[in-house]
Amino acid sequence: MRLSIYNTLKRKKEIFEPLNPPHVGMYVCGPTVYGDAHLGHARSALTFDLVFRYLKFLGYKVRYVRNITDVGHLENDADEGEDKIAKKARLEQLEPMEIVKYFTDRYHANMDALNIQHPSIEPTASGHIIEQIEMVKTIFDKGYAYEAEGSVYFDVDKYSQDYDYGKLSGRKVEELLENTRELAGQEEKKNSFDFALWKKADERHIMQWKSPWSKGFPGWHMECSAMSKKYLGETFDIHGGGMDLLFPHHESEIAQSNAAQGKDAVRYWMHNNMITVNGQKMGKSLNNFITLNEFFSGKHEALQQAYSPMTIRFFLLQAHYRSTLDFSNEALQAAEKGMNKLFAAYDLIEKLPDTKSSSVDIAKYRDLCLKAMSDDFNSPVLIAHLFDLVKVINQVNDKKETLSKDDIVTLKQIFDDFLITILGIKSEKSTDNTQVVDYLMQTILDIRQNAKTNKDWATADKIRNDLNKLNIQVKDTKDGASWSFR
RNA sequence: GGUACCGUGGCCGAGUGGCUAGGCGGAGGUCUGCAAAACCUUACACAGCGGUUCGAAUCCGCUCGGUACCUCCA
Repeated sequence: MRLSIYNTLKRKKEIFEPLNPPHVGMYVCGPTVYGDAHLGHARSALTFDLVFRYLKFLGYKVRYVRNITDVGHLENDADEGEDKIAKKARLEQLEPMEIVKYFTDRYHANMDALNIQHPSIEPTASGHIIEQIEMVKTIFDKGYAYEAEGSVYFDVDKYSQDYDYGKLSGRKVEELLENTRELAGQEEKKNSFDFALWKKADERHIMQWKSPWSKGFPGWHMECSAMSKKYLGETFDIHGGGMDLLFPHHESEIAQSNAAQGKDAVRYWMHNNMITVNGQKMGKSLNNFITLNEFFSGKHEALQQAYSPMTIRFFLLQAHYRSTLDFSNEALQAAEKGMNKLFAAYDLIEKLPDTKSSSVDIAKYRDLCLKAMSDDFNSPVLIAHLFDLVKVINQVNDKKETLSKDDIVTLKQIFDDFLITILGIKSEKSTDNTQVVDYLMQTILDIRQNAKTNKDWATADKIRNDLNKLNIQVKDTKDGASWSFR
């Protein structure tokens, strides 16, 4: 089965064919570390975690690069702008690198909680100033940039005579000229849509480096171009990021690469859609975002309860990465319940009774799951197939359907591959002291059974209710009681 | 204003020409001391109006409504 990927550049799905199989190079725009990660950051990281996991599952050797932006971009494009990290550092009276370290650590902790695998390389912008300066020089030497007052700007007008500026976002240079708003401090630029490759810093700007043009800092599109080239080469397979980065960030990256090397760097552009709150984008500028730590603790006025990392992960995976996803407590609670149901069935697989023959075609589900994932990483359809299997598992358990020993093994393998390995959903139950807990529970349930035999309902119900408070669910069946963590 | 996109049942959310998506919630039933879980049955849908077609949620046009990007933002 061939993998197809929606390529933003072509606005359609394309069969994925890596440049140098079995190797795949993937670059994803990571966070600017000046605040806690919110649900939107999780979606981006998770989208490409899914891509990373599935490509590896298909046998590719993936080099996944996700950057940490620690230089800070200007709050606006005007000369007097201050970068966000520097501003935070000033307000907190800390070194910029203390801010960077603090939020990088917190970002990593959040991503680990969400069971997001680490990228192969996680380069920082501040660690690649030399590479960025080199690339600016190259662009300058090729005539696609100009210097003004110590800053270097990309000459979009010149570039668009030789290349197609706007091919990713569908914009046209003439229209940009008419529509771009006038901002203060842009007198240095030839045109309002030109963007900075290097920016001269004033004295109070804390983060600055020497360059041929001035003491300053790189423009905000440079790091991705320079670092992807360093680690993935001039041309690589996949570049990902949030849809809000499409323009101008990714459009400018394309321009920089073409200007520097005369050819495109990226073969497949992938963009995840936004999380919305009441239909509106969740974002820093709108100040309507909920951080991941707030979700995990439930401490936010918009949250009715705490939501575990796996609930968040499952919730996000229930929507396709290219659709907007609306946040609500109701939707999150539905996801939580659905996931628990999925896990209850998963735990049941190994206890299923086997028979000589099967009444259900299990093998076809494996193909259906592969088909879903190979169709532009369609995790919601994959999850729907897994829920169909949940029904099968429960029916076999109720002896309404039958499965052979081999098919039970296949079934287990499907869940291990697709739920655990590819979707990356893992059980959040504590697995400590399992044997002891099993023994204790058996004892307690025996006592309860005695009470039930004696029609001592008060004791039987007290045991059940008290266990409920510990999130232990008691299930009475014909063959006696069983239990599970909720 | 320009560019891109979206409008699916109570909620979330798949589906790009014909076959039940799925989850949560609702209703009825089986099981049960009761409950839960599970199982069975079931109701509720494709923004509106035209067009193409044997056939459209799916293609085309118009209308209405919404979102994102165009200043940093996943």
